[in-house]
Amino acid sequence: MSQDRLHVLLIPALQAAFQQLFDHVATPEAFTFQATRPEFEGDVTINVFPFLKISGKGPEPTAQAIGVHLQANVEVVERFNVVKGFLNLKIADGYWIDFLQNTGDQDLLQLPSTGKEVMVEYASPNTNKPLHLGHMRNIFLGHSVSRILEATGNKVVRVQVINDRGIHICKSMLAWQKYGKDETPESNGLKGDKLVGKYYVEFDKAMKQEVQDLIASGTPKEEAEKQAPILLEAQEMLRKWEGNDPDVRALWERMNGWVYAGFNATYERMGVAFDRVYHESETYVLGKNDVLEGLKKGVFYEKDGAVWVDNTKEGLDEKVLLRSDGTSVYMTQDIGTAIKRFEEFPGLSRLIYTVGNEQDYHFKVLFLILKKLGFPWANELHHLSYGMVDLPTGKMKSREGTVVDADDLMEEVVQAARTSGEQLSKLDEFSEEEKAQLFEMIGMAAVKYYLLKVDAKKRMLFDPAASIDLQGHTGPFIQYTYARIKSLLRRTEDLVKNASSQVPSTVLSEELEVIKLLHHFPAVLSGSAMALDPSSLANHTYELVKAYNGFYQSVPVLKEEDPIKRDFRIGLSRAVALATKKAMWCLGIEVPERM
RNA sequence: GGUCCCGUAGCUCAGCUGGAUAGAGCACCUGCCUUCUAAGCUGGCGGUCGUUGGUUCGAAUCCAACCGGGAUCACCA
Repeated sequence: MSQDRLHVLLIPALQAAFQQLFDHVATPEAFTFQATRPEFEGDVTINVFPFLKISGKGPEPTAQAIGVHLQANVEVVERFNVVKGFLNLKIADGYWIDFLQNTGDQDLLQLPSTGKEVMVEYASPNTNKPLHLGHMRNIFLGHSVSRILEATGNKVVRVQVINDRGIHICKSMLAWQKYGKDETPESNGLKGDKLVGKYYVEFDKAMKQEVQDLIASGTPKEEAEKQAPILLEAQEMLRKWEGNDPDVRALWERMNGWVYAGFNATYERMGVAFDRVYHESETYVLGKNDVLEGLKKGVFYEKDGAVWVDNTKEGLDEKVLLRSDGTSVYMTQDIGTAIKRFEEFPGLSRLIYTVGNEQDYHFKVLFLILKKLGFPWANELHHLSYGMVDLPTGKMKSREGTVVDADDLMEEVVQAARTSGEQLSKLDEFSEEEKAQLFEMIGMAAVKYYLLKVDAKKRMLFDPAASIDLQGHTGPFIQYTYARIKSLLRRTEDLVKNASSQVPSTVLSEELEVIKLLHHFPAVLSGSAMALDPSSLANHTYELVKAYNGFYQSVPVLKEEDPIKRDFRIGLSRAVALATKKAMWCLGIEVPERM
């Protein structure tokens, strides 16, 4: 169902035209519309080339015939012209004026409820290292998609899975035991996740040293990498953890507690939250029974004591689901966790996993397995797959220390916003606290918008200089436009009371351009939701405020003497502010009242 | 090697359910603050849409091959 009200108006008329002119029954999908190119007169263009077989005429006569019919039968079609096979329709100014008038102060970007409940998983960090730039793309994406789904009428459950178990956390624990000297976040003021991450690095260093020593004493490299004493010790610790050793468990809880405190601080600054947090220490036991059940049903098979699934018919491979010793693999717990989620949330109709595209194959296999197990919801699973974030220096590699830390980056962008803001010296009446709030908003808008404006599916380059830019196609640019409108609206409070109930009879081209972008916004939002793609929404928001800036520059609002025109422009400005604020909300970005 | 993704202006990206002369931002050059916030607005420069074929009235968009880049294919997570 199209969200574009003009298309909704035109399609039945076109169907009637085809019936009458060509004796042909056309489906609504047969018609596509495009915006008329600026060099021709008109607002909407229909390309008639696809209809030549139906009409049995050449392009011009076909377009001409349809145009005549539409003009006669659709009130808002004022005029039309034909250029080659293109039928350009001029929509009456009254249509656009009515649209704006009727929209008034309602939320253009809140679509009717679907009655559906959707789960969105994002973030999903490991507890051995702090969040970095890659997580930021993941988190902002997942958060924005959640908001977009809410704006399109869904109930959303936000979840994350924290990978809190396994060899990686044992490495941090062991290194802390050995070298930590009881260092805690409280004792040294280091954020908990940073502290634990520090010992993960310590472990790595110690192990490298041991491996080198072993190689020096004649052990082959491969052997050395498996036999480093500290690694064996970490593996022993993992076994103790699995055996519920009280000391190991206590240390594990303590250190994970530090990490969670650290993560929560980071999430808070990011402005994101979760309704339900899963821990792998709980979910890693799931799935085993489901796999055995599938084995019984003949969906899976046994070979060499292990349980396998054969996906070769579907163009994929065979895959182990239970090892010959009966233990689980990663896939096993993902099967179990998905099942558990639909049990826990019986109203759930969709489940969206925000995970990097290096796991495309994993999710293909997972979804296929769940389909084979016969779960009715298996067709409503989506992998929201996103590309890696590269640095100008190349790929981010934790081993080479080229990872961009999330906390550091947020601090940098906020500082950059402060530097530029103070240079402009227009915030003199702001208190220190208000300034701090504003710079926080601007800095965060810069990074978030920078990461969200690019199509999530694609790998992207993170240019630190560009990410703190406040000009051009950026979040702060949009914020600035919003703040400027708000400033304008603040001066109209007394005017609003006795605002004219009359409307102008015509619109200026600058006004029209803005109105059309507003008009199209719900369709963009709905497309964004369908494709789980915030970038299209981000780009449209930019186009809207850019057009508004053009209008603002050349058309007086408060200085307009004709009260009818003035009030109309105030209404237009208010509508743009409203839509911008909501669109930015969908992106997880706040907008300031002044800046 | 099998499978999947990506190649558009100097740089970063839109456009991709086929449609008119391929668009933005940054950078560079240029003009606009006694008028509603110049974090803004004008104008200019800049393109064999990776290459070659094919389908079509029409291809950046669809198909194939090739070139270049990346990911993935463990009884790892």
